[in-house]
Amino acid sequence: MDHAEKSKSIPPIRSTTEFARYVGLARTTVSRVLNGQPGLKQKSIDRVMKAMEETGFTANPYALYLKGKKTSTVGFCMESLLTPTAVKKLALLQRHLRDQNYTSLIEVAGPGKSLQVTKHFLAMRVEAIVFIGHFPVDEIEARIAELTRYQTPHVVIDQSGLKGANTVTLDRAQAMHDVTSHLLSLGHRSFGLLAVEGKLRSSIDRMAGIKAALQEKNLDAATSTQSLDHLHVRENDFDYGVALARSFAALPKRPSAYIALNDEIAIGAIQGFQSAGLKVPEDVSITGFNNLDICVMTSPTLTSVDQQIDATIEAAARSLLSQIHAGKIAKPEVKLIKPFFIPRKSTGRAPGI
Amino acid sequence: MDHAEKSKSIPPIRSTTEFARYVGLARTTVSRVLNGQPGLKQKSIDRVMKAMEETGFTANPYALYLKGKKTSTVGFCMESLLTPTAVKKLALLQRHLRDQNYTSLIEVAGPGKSLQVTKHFLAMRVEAIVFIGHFPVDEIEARIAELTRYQTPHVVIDQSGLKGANTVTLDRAQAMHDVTSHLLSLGHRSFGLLAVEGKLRSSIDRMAGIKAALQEKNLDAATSTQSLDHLHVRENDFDYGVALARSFAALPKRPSAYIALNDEIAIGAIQGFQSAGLKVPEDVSITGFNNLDICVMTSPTLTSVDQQIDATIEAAARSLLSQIHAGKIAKPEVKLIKPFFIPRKSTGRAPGI
DNA sequence: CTGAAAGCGCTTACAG
DNA sequence: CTGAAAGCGCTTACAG
Repeated sequence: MDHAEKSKSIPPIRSTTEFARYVGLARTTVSRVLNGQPGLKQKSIDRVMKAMEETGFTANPYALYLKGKKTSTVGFCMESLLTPTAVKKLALLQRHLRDQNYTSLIEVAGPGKSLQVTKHFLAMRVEAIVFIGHFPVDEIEARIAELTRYQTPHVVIDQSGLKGANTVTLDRAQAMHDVTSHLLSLGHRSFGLLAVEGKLRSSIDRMAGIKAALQEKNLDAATSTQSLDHLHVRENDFDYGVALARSFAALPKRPSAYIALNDEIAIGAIQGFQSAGLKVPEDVSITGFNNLDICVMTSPTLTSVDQQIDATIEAAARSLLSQIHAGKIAKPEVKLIKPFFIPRKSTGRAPGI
Repeated sequence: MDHAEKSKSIPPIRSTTEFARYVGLARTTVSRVLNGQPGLKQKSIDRVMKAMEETGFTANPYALYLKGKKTSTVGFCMESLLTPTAVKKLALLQRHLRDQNYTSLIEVAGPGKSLQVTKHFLAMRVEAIVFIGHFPVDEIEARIAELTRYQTPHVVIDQSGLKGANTVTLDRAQAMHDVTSHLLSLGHRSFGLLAVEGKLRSSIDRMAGIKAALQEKNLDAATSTQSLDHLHVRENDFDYGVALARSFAALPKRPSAYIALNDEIAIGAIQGFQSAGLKVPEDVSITGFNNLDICVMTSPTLTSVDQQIDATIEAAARSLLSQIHAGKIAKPEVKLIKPFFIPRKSTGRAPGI
């Protein structure tokens, strides 16, 4: 191969047969070089390497998938790519798996679409499926049942309490316990709940944590907490937070501390209270959830809870790889991740203390 | 198949041969049903459909990739998954392609890693590669050259001015022209630039837009703009914005309007100025860039520029699909997207006007 | 509608 | 190190 030839257009090489002819070695020999097998002359290896550089040839991996080789592919079924924390989990787990030579297929499944997505993944012979986000319980439990039936490993990140599922979830009860204890230690005894209540498992877990912390101070949730969620429609979180705060501000007797479902609602609440003439944290304390970047961009900065995404992904990756290597579906495993509470300037001593 | 059998474990069916035996029809017939070919008895179709439901069997797509069938796979090479706008582009384009039955491979390539990623994609026989984000120019131009050599379609989103590349980019010059004209119309004649200047193509495009707008009012950029970027190290955008604003606030004679590279820096600047005792927009006006959700969460709300991501992705998808269908690499195409300027409360009349 | 056959690209024994 | 062969799962002519 002289230089003139190299710089010209590339011979379209589509198979090891053609490639072996180009290299001038037997197909078998070339295949062995490609797979790094021992007992080959250095000269042959060099010739193959040089030819690969010249032509860009790589063996077609799909041929091996017919012979039972694993696809080394993992499917990510995302509820949404618009949630920053979910995307961060995706990014970290994808990198983890890439380091282990897995290829990632990624798809977003809105409500009712998870069947289509998992079917596609199974058709692509993925070795495992990861779910990130919050899916309708019936729907995801049906997916889990199918995967278990087909002996396909899986892990669900974020959503707990699913029948038969391997899950990795933040310990939301612990998180809310930390938040509530912090507010209690600042002297607060009445609490406004901003979008915290609900029928979903995650809401129930959260309330359990709040109640447990209250109980330690002999407080009763029914009398010491209050929610005005029913007064407004939740269209986007920030505006919902603003609206809830204004409604609380208008009450003759209002709680001194507010626990929000997430940072966006909390930031909305800060603005809602401020626009009603109240000072944060002098008049009201507010807590967020997720420890987004924006927590330090508000004034005051926002007290929040970090999800410990690294630990979550670590656990998910470990679960996934061990399931894949086991080659057999084991008893479902539920892993809880400890949250990390971060006090900032949006929480302070209760007024009059 | 009676009910008792259905609820038991599934016969592990791995091929059309086994599946045809299970169905009780010829392999050829089953294959024709699977591919929706005409001239089949409804009864055969029903039997195959029923068996698919029972067993979950789908034909192994990889067998066809050997026979020259297109893989219908597209690779996404992401600079980062931590940039919200980049992720939104990914999400939208992935959905577009999914609707056309393409499978998406997604990988993040930090600096120096793009070769590894594209090699993997090419080994997986992708039909096209999408780049989203800002890569080192030399590096991405080398990737584009390789892809052109191998006749693999591509599109680069966000990064313009690349040799031989198909690109879809926001018209940053137009965007900055809009921003600057807005500020000029409010009476501002001196401008602070927050991280806008730089050697990258995108910075040069931005500056061109600012200069053009100034020229229309017979203003000279050298005398009417000022940058203090050199005084601080940019570690994270928000803190950088805070620091820059404080430095400007300390000047004896400071510009009345500030143009920030992005929303995070602008929000930092708002806080920096406010903490220095200045009012926004009464004392200083500030503009952001990207129109992130947080623009409406600040007080005052932030004047910004929307990237028109939908239009961008529309154009990228069209380019990609037309390249794939053409089956031949054509002359590189450069597409500019018109921005959408959104005035909010962070900009107001120049002081003393 | 059935059945037998070809062939995609690959690796791996097997025999030189 | 070479060469011929087998076989993975699939679809598509081809002949009934």
